[in-house]
Amino acid sequence: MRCIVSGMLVWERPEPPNRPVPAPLNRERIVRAAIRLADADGLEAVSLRKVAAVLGVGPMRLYSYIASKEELLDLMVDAVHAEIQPVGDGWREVLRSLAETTRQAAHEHEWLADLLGGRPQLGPHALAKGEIVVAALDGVDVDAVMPVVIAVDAYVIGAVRREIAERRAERATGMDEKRWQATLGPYLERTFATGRFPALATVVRDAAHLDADHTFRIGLDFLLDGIEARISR
Amino acid sequence: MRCIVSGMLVWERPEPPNRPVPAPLNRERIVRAAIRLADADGLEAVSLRKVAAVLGVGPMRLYSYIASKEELLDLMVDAVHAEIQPVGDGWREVLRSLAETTRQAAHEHEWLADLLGGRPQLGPHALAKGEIVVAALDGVDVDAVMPVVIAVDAYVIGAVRREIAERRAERATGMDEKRWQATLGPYLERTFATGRFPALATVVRDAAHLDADHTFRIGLDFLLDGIEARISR
DNA sequence: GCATCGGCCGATACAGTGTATCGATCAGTA
DNA sequence: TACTGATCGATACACTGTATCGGCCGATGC
Repeated sequence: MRCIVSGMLVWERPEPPNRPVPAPLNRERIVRAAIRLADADGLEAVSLRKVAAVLGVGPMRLYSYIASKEELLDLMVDAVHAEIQPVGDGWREVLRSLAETTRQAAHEHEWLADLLGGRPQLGPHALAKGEIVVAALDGVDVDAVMPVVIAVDAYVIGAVRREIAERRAERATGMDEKRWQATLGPYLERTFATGRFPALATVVRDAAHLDADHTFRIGLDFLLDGIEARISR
Repeated sequence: MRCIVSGMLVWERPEPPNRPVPAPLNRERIVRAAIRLADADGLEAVSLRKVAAVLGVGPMRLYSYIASKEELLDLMVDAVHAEIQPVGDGWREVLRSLAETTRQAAHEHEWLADLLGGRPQLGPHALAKGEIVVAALDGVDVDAVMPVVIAVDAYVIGAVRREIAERRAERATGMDEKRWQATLGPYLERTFATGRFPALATVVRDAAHLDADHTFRIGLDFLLDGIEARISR
C-alpha cells in the first residue's frame, strides 16, 4: 500500500496546482520572451527574473541555455538580424536596403539602438545578412568590400542611435512635439542668448529643419556617393 | 557646564576620527572621480556608492549635485567633450579633425563608446565643439550644414563603437592577438566550413586585413568625398 | 526488487545596485 | 534663550546577476 502518503487517501489529497506541463524550454522561447519584454518596456525591463517569470520558471533555469545575461542580449540582437533582409539590384541598392531595413528594425525594437555596435555580431543571422551584402558586392575589388560594408554599418549604427536617443528625449518631456519644443526650446534659447555659440544659433534658427527620414537618407547618400566614386575608379 | 557629554571629561573622550575637512564637494570633483573609476575599470565600475566612497562621502550626498545617475553620465560625457577641440583650415579638415579627435578621446576613455549616441549631447562643452565645427562650415549652404555635421557624427559614433567592441572582444579572449585568432578563428573556420557563407568566407580569407586606423580613415574618406561632391555642386 | 550512487536542478543566498524616506541636526529668527 | 524651518545623510527598499549546494530523481550494480 505504498500509494498512501502522509496518512491521506487520494480522495482527500488535493491535486497538485495546475502546472500545464513544466514549460518546455528552449533558447528561442527564452529569446522571444525577452524581446517581448524589451519591446514593451525597454531594455532595462529585461531581467533574468522577469524573463523566467513570463515563462513560468525559476530564474536559474535559464542558465541551462545561456551562460550570462550578455549572451541573452546577443541572442536577442541576432534574432532581430533575422528580420533584416537587404534586397535590391546592384551593390548600391543592397547597401541602401541594408541601411533602411536596419533602421526600420530599430524603430520596431527601440532597444536595438542600445545594443547596436556594443558587441561583435557573429550570430548565424548576422552572418547570413553579411553574406547577402557581401555577395551583392561581388563585382567590387575584393580588398574594398570589407571597408565599404564596415563604413555603411558604422554610419547606420551611429545614425540610428542618434535618432532613437532624440526620439526618447522628446517622449520624456511629454509625448508630443509641442511640449518638447517648450522644454528644450527655452533651454537652447537661453543658451544661445548668451552669445557664446553664434554660428550654431544662426544655423539652428535659419536653416530648414529636416525630419528624421530625410536626415538619415541624406547622410546615407553622402556615404554611398563617396563609396561609388572610389569604387568605380 | 554644558561641555561635558555622557559623563566623560574631555580628557577621557577620544578625539573624533581624522576627517580632514568634510570634503568640499562640487560637480567637477564628482565627475572627475567618476571618470577616474571608469577609465580604470570600465563603466560598470561607476556606481554612486563607489564614487561617493572615493570622495569620502555618503552616497546620498551626491544627490545634492545631480538628480540621477544618468545625469552623472551626461556630465562625464560633456567633460570629455571639453578635450575634443577640432582644428584645421577649411570644413573638410575640421570635420576630419572632429572625427579623429573624437576617436582618440574614445581610445583614452573606452567607456565613451558605451555612451556615445546614447543621449542627446546638449552640455556646454558639446555645444562649444558644435560651434567650432559649424563655424568652420560657414562657406556652405546654411541648409546643408546640419545634415553634414549629423552625418559625420553618426559615422564617428558607429565606427568608434564597432572598434571598441572589437578591441574588447580581443582582450576578453586573452589579451593578445594570437589567442584571439586562436579562439575566434576556429569558430569562423568551422562556420565557414559549413558552406553557408561562401562570399563572406572568400572575402575574409582572400582580402587584405586593414588595421583599425586605416579602416576608420577609409570610411571617413568615403563620407567626406560624398559630402564634398554634393556641397560644391 | 532493492540499495546505492551520480548528476542535475533550482531554491536560497550574497553582494551589489539606484534612490525614497524621514529622523536628527543645525542655522536663523523672535 | 526657545522655537522653527530647512538640510543632510543614514537607513531601508526593491531589485539586480549569479554562486552555491542541498535534495531529488534516474540509472546502475547486486
